[in-house]
Amino acid sequence: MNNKEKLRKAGLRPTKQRMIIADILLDGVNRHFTAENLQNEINASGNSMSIATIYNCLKNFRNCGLIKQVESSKDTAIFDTNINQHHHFLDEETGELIDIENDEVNLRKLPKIPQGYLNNGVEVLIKIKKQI
Amino acid sequence: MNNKEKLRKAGLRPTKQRMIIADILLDGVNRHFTAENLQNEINASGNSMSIATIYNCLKNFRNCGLIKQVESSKDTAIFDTNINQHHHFLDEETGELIDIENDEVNLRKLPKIPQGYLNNGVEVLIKIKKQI
DNA sequence: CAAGTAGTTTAGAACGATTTTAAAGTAAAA
DNA sequence: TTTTACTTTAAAATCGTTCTAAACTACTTG
Ligand SMILES: [Mn+2]
Ligand SMILES: [Mn+2]
Ligand SMILES: [Zn+2]
Ligand SMILES: [Zn+2]
Repeated sequence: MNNKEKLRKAGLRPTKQRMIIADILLDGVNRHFTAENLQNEINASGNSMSIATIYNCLKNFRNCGLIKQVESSKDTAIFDTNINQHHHFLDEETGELIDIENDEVNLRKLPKIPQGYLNNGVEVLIKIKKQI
Repeated sequence: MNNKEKLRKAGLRPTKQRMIIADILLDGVNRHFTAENLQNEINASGNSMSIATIYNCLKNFRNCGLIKQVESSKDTAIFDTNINQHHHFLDEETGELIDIENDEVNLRKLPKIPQGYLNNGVEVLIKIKKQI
């Protein structure tokens, strides 16, 4: 399926701007990035785009499930092109995230989900620190 | 150990402002809160404090290990008085966090820590959604 | 296709959380 | 007590993100 079809299937009009971003993000390579990172890639590709459009687009892509947003205590939002359920290593010093594929983690015991709620995904975060 | 001793042991001068905050946060009750939540509690206790001081203090407390900061994709920092290793349920709709004690989770299999790094803590996040 | 309309992009303003500034105040050391 | 280093503060600044409203574009309908 090409990017135009992916956007249509997600319910998004394939505008010029969304296609530029889809060409960068939906190439099958998993990456973690910020809005500013993406703007730099857009510029490097010979295009340019308003930062408002980039934020709009990231929010739309996220809401449609084309990308995910990572839980992070940094003050800049971090997005993830790996939309499969997976886990992360986090170097808290640098903020670097490394993917852990879902089958590399196995949970033996999980707590009971609170009354009235459904399990909507389990994420494991392994904080790591550079050896001295 | 009283709060003055806790601050001293953490390497922080027990100033009036730090004592007011310690009296609220270090009472043994586990809670998740923002800087604004804390300012409201300070006001409710009949005191008042500059928001800059509150942020300074939260950063100091966190750096000394008296409190923790939660990984969160919300745009407001969330702190946690539960400094034991533990896990969370997260209702993504409301942002509500619920503690999961460490012994309620058991990991059968963990990935190899990347070369040159040390494991610095494992956190499990269970996203939950209100049943319809 | 032509016209209509609903959705999108944009620059710039606005916003909200957090940090910085620099001056006044306080705790600990000498 | 005097000195020194650290802390608090109000206000300004910063920075990521969202809003505004006007121009633009994709899709629909005839
Ligand atoms: Mn955050
Ligand atoms: Mn922010
Ligand atoms: Zn990832
Ligand atoms: Zn907690």
